[in-house]
Order: sequence, then C-alpha cells, then structure tokens
Amino acid sequence: MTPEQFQQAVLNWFDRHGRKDLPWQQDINPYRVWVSEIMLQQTQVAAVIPYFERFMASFPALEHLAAAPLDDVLAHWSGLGYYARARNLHKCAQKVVSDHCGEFPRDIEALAGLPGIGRSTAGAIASISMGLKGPILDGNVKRVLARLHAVDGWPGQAAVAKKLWQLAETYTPQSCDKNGRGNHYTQAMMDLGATLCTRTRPRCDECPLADSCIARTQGNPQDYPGRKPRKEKPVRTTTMLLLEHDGEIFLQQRPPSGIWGGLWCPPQLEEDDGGEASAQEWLAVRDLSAQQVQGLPQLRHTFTHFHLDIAPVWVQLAKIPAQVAESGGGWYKLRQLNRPRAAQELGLPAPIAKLAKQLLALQAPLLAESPAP
DNA sequence: AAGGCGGGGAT
DNA sequence: ATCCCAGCCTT
Repeated sequence: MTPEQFQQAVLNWFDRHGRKDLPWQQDINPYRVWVSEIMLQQTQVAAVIPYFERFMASFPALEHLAAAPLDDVLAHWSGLGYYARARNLHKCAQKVVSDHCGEFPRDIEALAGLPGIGRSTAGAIASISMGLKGPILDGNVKRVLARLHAVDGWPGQAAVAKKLWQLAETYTPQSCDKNGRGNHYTQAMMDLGATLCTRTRPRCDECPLADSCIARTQGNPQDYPGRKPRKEKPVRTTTMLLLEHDGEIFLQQRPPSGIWGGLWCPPQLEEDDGGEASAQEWLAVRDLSAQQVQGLPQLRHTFTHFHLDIAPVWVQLAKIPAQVAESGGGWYKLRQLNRPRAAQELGLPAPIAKLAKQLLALQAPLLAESPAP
C-alpha cells in the first residue's frame, strides 16, 4: 500500500465516519489546537471536553493565558491530572509571548522545543492548524501502525518507537495545505484509533485499512502493540515449620512492623526453600526428634512487589518439647483454626489459613484411625 | 532506558 | 485488581 493509497483510504473514511464536531475542531487556530492537544495527553476525549470549554471561556486566546496567574490556570486544570501539563502550558504561553511575538513558531522543531510540547504534539499542532507536514505518534496512531505492519514489541522500546515513527513519517501527507488535507489526515488517524482500531475488540470489519493490515490477516490484532513488560517480581523463599502435636500446631506472633505485622505464623526459615532437609537441620540443632517429617507442596503467595514461595514442612512431634513450649507463641487446634472466621479473628495471613486447612485434611484421617482417649 | 505524573474508564 | 489512555520531562 503506497502512502497515497493509504492517505486516500483514511481520508475517505474520515469524510464518512470521522468526528468533526469536537469543540477543538471548531474555530481552529494554533492556540485552541495546542490547548486541546495538551489536555488530551493521556486523557480521554470525554473527560477533556468540559475542561476545554471552561478553559476557552476564561482564556480565549494566548495573551489571556500568558497574563493569567498560574494559580488561576491550575484551578482550571483541577481534576484533569498530570498538573505539570498546566504549569508547562502557562510557561509555554509566556514563552511564546516573550520569544515569538505571541505567535507559535511555524516549525516542528521549534514547537517541540517549547515547554510541554513533544514531537507528537508538535506534529499535531503543525498539521491541524498550520498546514505543515506534521507526523504524529500518539497511542492511537501507534496502535493503527503497529497492527498494519505487525510491528512487534513494546513502543516504549527505542527500536520499536523508531520503527513506528518511521512509518508515521512515511504515511503522513507531504503537503498539508488545502489540497493535501493534512489536518484531516491527522484527525482521521486519531479517530481511527479511538473508534475502530481500539485496544480490545477492534472493529476490523469497518476499517478502511483491513485489507492491508497484517495483524488482521494474522488474526491477532489484539496482540499489537506489544504490552509493556511487567516488571519481574522477585521471588523470596521460605520454609515454614508446621510443628504439630495431637491436632495442634505452633504459631508465633510476628513483629508489629513488616510483612504480616502482628499476625500469627508458624516458625519460619527466611530465604530458605530447603523444605524437609532444612526442617531436619532445624530440629537437629535443637536436639529435637520428630515422629515424622514430611514436606508439603510448595505454596506461592504474591505481594505487591514480590512473590513468596513457601515450602511447608509437616513435623509431627510425639510430645511438646520444652524448648518450643517456652519460645513465645502458642499451640492452636487445627480444627479451631479452620472454623469460619477464625483466621480473621486470630489474625492469620491468608496463606497460613490455607496451610492450616491442608494440614487438617492430612491429619484428620490419622486422628480418626486412633481416636483420642 | 526507566520512572514519575493522575484521574478515569474498560475489562 | 490491572491495564491503558490524543505524552512529556527528568534522571
């Protein structure tokens, strides 16, 4: 698909289906387009509309904004988020007044040098309001182009961004004057991404680019653009000793601060997943002997910032050793720990409650075989 | 290259 | 809950 064919398809679609009634699409000038583009950074159209209307009512032109107190500008931004945008907006207005005689420079590079205006926003302002060639690469265009060419990878990666920018440059009309319709092209690309080429459930049947879209052909448009790689959560490991005697297990209260502060847990070997072997060593050091030591299936509990892999070991004791009895903590009946609400009442971390349940299931049949006297 | 900024909507 | 959004700036 040549750039000319691409542009024609996009513009034809825009003429029939594009949005043309948004507030910033009326009375188009660089000031209004600039304000709208800044507001639309990381913010959806529906949220922006009332803010844009109020903003224009109070600051109808650049000189009003430049002359306004920053606090006044921030008040108009309240609730939109990303408040650095408002500070930059104000700073930019003053800079345009002081350095550019109150007119935005008609040049992509110069625009992109102003506070709060990056490469994409500069392209949007230039193409929509100035008749210049202004490639843009916002989230919508990234999605359309990544799917059209099946560009793998996360756009946050420099190489992926470079490829997408190259495509954006290629397809953007050379001439953005009346004949080139660069303003409509830019509006159309954003509209396409916002209304058809959506992140989930793209409406490919209605897309003017469907026949050329590689992701569509592959049948996996939803896989583009690649997701930001989730930061790998580190894995911590621990061995938990389920010291059990006669249907009771031993729990200690954890220190008031830190993970599970103040909650009750079995004795724990930190940064250890030796499981059964570690448990044997722990017992030997204390000169304890157990009837049976049995590793149980590993359990993973995920916190906000790490995984905790728990290797539980079931240690059956013939009698309660003095060393353990006096070590601070208490013995709890598994049946009581497994009562409804018991975990909340006593203060048991979720994975510990789960372990208590598992252990009861293992141990109950044994008690049934040899009922207590 | 990665993180921060922020509120809201979709899933 | 998690991810993402008409991004840009700083480190």
